[in-house]
Amino acid sequence: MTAQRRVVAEVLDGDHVHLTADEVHARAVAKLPEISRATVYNTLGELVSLGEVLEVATDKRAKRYDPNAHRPHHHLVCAQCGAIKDVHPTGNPLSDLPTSERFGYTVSDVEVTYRGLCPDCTAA
Amino acid sequence: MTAQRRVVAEVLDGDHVHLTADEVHARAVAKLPEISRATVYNTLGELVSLGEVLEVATDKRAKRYDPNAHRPHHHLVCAQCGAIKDVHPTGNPLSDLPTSERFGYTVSDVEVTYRGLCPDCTAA
DNA sequence: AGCCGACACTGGACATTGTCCAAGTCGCAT
DNA sequence: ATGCGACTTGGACAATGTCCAGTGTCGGCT
Ligand SMILES: [Mn+2]
Ligand SMILES: [Mn+2]
Ligand SMILES: [Zn+2]
Ligand SMILES: [Zn+2]
Repeated sequence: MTAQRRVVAEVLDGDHVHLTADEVHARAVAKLPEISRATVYNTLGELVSLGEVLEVATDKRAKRYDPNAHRPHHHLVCAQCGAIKDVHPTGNPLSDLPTSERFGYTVSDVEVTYRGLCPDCTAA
Repeated sequence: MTAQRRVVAEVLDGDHVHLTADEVHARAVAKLPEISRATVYNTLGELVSLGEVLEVATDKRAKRYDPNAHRPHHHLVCAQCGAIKDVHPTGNPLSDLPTSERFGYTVSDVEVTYRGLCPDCTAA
């Protein structure tokens, strides 16, 4: 556990946290000015390999890093400002995919992304 | 309708087609050798604006372009080789998201991505 | 304490994907 | 044929991510 890794872990602490690598780097630099981009990428990659952090692709730009890896969940994304919330829908979408729609695949996982407008963007 | 746009439209014809912009460009060049990347991007952008083609983000690399824009559907992706199928699950995942899990958002859309192994990758 | 080796970190080069722009080209109406 | 406007082109640039060689750090050994 180096100072750099500790800072990355600190930046990723909290609920509904879904930062891009560059956002992690910017916040890490605020705490440890000379931390490099490469170290942030390396540390994020290690955390993902360890299963401590998830990569999520809620937008078509950068990957986002999600420290909420221990409880399965899905995402609710504001189409306007990008704000992301963790959500826990009821039911199991896997059971909604009939065998005839599986094309012989062995289906093991499902990601659900809800899109809409957050309260701020709805008001504006 | 120019020769360039016709070629892009031809490349995007078919079922279960989900090509990246570079793949579209490569196939377009095979039919019209001097078509430029910029024109492919421009044409794809116009088709998306017209609602004729969808952008899908099934992987965390490039956007993919999907000519199946007229019937709502979701995607089944092979985690190994990336093969993508269009699927039509039963039920409506929107109804699985209770008000208490909406954080005040106005939810209007949901994307579902199933992941697993295709028949070829299951065998291998 | 001083040395050594393993590992981590750094800065920068490079790759991929996508956007933007100035200039050239093309097709169509006149 | 001419002129105009739209389209296309090639390249510069931006954003994201990967890779590598060199440097730094730290614990363990003598
Ligand atoms: Mn999350
Ligand atoms: Mn599709
Ligand atoms: Zn918003
Ligand atoms: Zn496969």
